[in-house]
Amino acid sequence: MELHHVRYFLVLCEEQHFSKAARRCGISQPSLTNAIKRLEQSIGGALFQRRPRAAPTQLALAIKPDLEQILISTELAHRKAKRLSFERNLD
Amino acid sequence: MELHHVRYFLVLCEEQHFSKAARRCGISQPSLTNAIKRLEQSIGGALFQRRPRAAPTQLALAIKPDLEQILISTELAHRKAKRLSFERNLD
DNA sequence: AATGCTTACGGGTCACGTAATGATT
DNA sequence: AATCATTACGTGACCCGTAAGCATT
Repeated sequence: MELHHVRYFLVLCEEQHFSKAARRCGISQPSLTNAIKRLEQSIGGALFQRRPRAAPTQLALAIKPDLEQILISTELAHRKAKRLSFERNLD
Repeated sequence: MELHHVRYFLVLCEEQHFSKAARRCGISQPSLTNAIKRLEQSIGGALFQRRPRAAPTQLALAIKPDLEQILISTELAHRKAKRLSFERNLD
């Protein structure tokens, strides 16, 4: 499980549509399919139904809040690190 | 910034020694050097002094607690996901 | 036929190991 | 010389896009 997978997962949860989610992620639809497949393999279970919609499974809904929190924390930490780094480089 | 980088970073913070940290991470010393270099590039600043020891910089110490929390949260979420997936597969 | 997801394939990047080099003690 | 980190180089995995295939409506 890597962070870019988590990003794609959360967008797809919102869109419930591979094409639209891929567009929002800035990647192609097949790439998103592959990324989600890898995440599902890493976890060992399906995260989305495919038909008729890309609806999150119960498993996906259960872990979604945790992954949202992780992504937010990561973005904050990265931003903080870059800011501190920038400030230190002024000395 | 990806999660395996974060893992390596935290181990190196503890060991303050590339060889030992690499061994604990299960990778070679040159691979650890590369991984840390990438993380430093992603952030924009040095995370470790190299001589005489691989001592964490102030920047590294400042973000270490955040990254520890992220890693713990990630491991918990992944474990939870695998457990739920396993239980569902019994149905 | 149209829409939507998956599979197939080729190219670039990154992770990794081994070997060689550089720097410090 | 010994120790420790970096650089060089080759291999394999992964991410990505385009194109083709399959399924549902």
